[in-house]
Amino acid sequence: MLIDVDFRDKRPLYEQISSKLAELILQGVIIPDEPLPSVRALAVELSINPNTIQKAYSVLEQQGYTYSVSGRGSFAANVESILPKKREELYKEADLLLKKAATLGISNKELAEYFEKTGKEIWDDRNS
Amino acid sequence: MLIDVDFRDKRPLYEQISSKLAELILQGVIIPDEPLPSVRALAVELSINPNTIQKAYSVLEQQGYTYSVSGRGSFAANVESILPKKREELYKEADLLLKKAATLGISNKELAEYFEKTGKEIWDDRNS
Amino acid sequence: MLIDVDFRDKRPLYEQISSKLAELILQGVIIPDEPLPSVRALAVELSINPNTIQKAYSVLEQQGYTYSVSGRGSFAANVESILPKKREELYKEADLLLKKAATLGISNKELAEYFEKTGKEIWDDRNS
Amino acid sequence: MLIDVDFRDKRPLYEQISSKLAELILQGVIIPDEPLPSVRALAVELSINPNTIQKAYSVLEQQGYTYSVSGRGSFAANVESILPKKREELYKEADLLLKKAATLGISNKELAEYFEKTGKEIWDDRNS
DNA sequence: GTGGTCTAGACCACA
DNA sequence: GTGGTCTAGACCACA
Repeated sequence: MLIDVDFRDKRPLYEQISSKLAELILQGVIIPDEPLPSVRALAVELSINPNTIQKAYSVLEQQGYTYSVSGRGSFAANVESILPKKREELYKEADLLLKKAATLGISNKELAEYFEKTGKEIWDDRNS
Repeated sequence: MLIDVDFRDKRPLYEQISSKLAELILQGVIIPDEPLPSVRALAVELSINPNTIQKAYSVLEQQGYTYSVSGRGSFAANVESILPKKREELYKEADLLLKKAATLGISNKELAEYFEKTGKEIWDDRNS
Repeated sequence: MLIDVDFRDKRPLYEQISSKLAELILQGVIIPDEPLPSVRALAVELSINPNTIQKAYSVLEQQGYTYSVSGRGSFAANVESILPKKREELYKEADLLLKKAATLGISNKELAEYFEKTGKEIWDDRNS
Repeated sequence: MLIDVDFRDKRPLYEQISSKLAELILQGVIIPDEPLPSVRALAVELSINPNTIQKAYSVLEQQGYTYSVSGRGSFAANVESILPKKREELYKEADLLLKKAATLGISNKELAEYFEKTGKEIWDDRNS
């Protein structure tokens, strides 16, 4: 499957799972209204307790990535509605990074140049 | 003093304190070999358990921001020695940000432009 | 038909169906002694498990909105007989709303004014 | 204490608890920055599993009624920030009530009058 | 002591 | 079968 967890990762298991699924939904790997694996199925596959999967799923739903239908399962939501918010959050992260860079004596221009250069392969890779 | 903690902040108190002090040392507000406030003094000032301050200080020392002299307290280290490592870490963070941006459909170019524009004030502000 | 279900709705499907049908009967869209669609027909139309429709119908009957003739199906009941009870229930709901409003610092007078104003269009709309 | 649960209530235990605490915070019975009982303490008091209390508390935090400090406990938030949202929600409920009333042949005017009359005692009682 | 995470296992309503 | 709720019990970081 498309998900795996890393027990050495300091992030809690449920967050590893929810953020990975969120990414798959954003990328369109899981399309709107497509069902996610059932709580039990994913629990078996990852050898993780169903309660932990349940928590991951409830986080996803609360963040707008999915909607759940009791007795039927969880489904990917239309991400269009949450994209603006997520982008806003990203720019806030970018602001923090800039501040941190300034503290280390790295100017915004240096960072911008780094982004144009290094970032290119990442973007090309993902959007090819 | 120049430090304050936010109980609503999700980061643990010791980390809020250590990162704030690290910043002050990087900025030169606390200069090399300048003594940091004693554990007890800072504990009283912030109304925080001394153990928490102690932990913040040991993190700082372990990261190379300070050195301690037994019986005399903690002192700011010469940051020149750790700057390269910190800068490297920052660029790794930048890489992660780029990947995340790509997922949201934001190209490296857009981000670079944002950095040139918005970042300017932050840099000017901090280095004026 | 006049019924549709929303899988994103947190209410169970059977309840969405029964409450919608109850509304149609109250409004007189479905008149007394008029047959409701057969369980099977509605199940096919809505692409829903017949058991779910069955449950919705049994709820309706139990609440007095319909009566069933074995082998012939369900029929709309005369709503006159249940109107007083339903009205009573509504006023109880209104009491709860008032209490909740008070907690939020909204006085009964404010709410009454809101009802006179905003409620007008809804009423006119429905009873024109 | 100020909280109790009803096992015959169809609402889940965690919701009974969270909504009751939310009400106490809105009413100012629990003032901003006042600590809520610890998860364990409330669990013992209500003879309910700590996990269930934990869930109630996390719901409260997610809705903005409280903030939690790991290792210290949960505290009432300043409700000013959520009041507008809650009021908005109440007016939406009022709209639904109006629609339902219209279906039952009760006009907005009747409801408004009922509110002015019956609501008076409730309001006076709560705000005296 | 306090919240947060996780496992194991059970029961329920809904479909 | 599927999600949702709840109990019991354990371990961890933080304060």
